[in-house]
Amino acid sequence: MADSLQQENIQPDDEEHGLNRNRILDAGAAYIENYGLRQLTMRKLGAELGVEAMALYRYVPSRDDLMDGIVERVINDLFQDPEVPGDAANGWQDYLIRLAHGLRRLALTHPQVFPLIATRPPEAPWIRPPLRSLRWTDSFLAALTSSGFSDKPAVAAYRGFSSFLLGHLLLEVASHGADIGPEESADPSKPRSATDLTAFPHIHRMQAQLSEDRSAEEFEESLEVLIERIGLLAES
Amino acid sequence: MADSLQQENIQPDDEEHGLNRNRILDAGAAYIENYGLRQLTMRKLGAELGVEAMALYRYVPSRDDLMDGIVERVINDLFQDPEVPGDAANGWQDYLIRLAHGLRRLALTHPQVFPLIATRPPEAPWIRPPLRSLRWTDSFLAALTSSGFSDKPAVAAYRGFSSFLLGHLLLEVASHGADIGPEESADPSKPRSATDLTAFPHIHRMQAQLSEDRSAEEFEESLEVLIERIGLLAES
DNA sequence: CGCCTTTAGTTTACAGTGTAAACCGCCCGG
DNA sequence: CCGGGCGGTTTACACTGTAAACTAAAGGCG
Repeated sequence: MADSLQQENIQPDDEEHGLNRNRILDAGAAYIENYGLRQLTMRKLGAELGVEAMALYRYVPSRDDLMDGIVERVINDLFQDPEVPGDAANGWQDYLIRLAHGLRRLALTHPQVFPLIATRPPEAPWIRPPLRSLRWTDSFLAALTSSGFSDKPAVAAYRGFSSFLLGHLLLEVASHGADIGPEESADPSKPRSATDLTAFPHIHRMQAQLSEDRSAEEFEESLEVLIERIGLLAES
Repeated sequence: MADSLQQENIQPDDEEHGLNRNRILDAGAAYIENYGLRQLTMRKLGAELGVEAMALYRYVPSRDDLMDGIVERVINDLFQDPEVPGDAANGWQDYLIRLAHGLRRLALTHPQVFPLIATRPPEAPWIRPPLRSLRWTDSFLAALTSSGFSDKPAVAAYRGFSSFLLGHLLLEVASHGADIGPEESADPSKPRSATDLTAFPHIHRMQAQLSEDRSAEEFEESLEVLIERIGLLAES
């Protein structure tokens, strides 16, 4: 019974009110972002879409595939990002920088989904999170080789690049209050208990610096260093 | 006689046939390593220990705490590692190198547990996986400052170090067949389906290089570069 | 010794999970 | 008109985490 009062849809992606794989995937991503990964349940997601849990199974073979679909879909958003070029027309440095920033943007937009991107088992051993799709991997390698890299250094660059991104972004996202954990977001009953740091004098002393968020600058600097290092790889 | 002797053992670590928090934690880590994270269930773990599921709750408040306990316990194995020094007596470079190798050893010994180490929500925002304990963080900062680093560069080094380790080790462990996924380990019914790579010519061409496992060398090289970079940070 | 409290583990119970299988109403092409 | 399939629901089941009640053995202490 569809009463005229429609609950506000967070992401009116596709127009039809019927179900649809992409609608499910998007709703799943949104749900994770709002309530955390642990809360994502077939029944709850169904309810979110105004449908019974089993209805989802017509479009998604299992919960695990649902999650894989979600990460795939989120990753493919990168192709929509106008700041991320499809090839290295402006040089490989430009390509890498823009790709890295695109991924960082993506991670910060989906802080709860990102750990999923990072740790879901890859379908092939050579696609490395967070790049995570044959399409992107190929695009990356194409960009480098088209810029004069030969195969071996291109692969080396691919490895260094993904490793750097994974480490940095996972940590940035985790520090940004991305409780992978279960529940509470707005429960002020936990005053964080201010753990007793007397046993850890260095942490205690540097607490200010440790709490400071320098992720953005660190990202830029490390990325710069990485690119420089990749540049050295070019001739070999 | 045997019953009259009292076990005033200060360290009742294990050995007794009775239950015990550390026994549970170790069994949990072993179980994850053997059957995968998804299979770790209170009942199954109980069965493994010859006990009913609910018995575990006397030593562990919940499944989530069980997992936190497991990662904590695994991480603390590092303190037992004779190759990893407790301080920077032989210089901070030596300390960092040995610590990094210790962590890599740990990751490779517990490939299934490591993703857990990497992604469990940290108890404080400044402890960064995979170092992951106040004790280790403080030890790290102590080592650096005792070697003449002042606070800011020490923290910067801490960040770069953890970020590098997390990225590299997570990827190395993932590529090493660490299916975070659910089930099968010895099911040969999946012939890997040899995905059609004609649409991805670069991947297809570089497949050999991509499949090559150069983790160890990359680890050494990147670590070296990182340390060099940290050295530059020292004066500031 | 008898009794009582504590400890260590079990039993029972329940709400919630993923998903297989059967079911049902509706639209549509013949 | 009719039958078939498409899209969704109902029912069912094995399994999960965990609260609560229970039981049996082990000290402690008069």
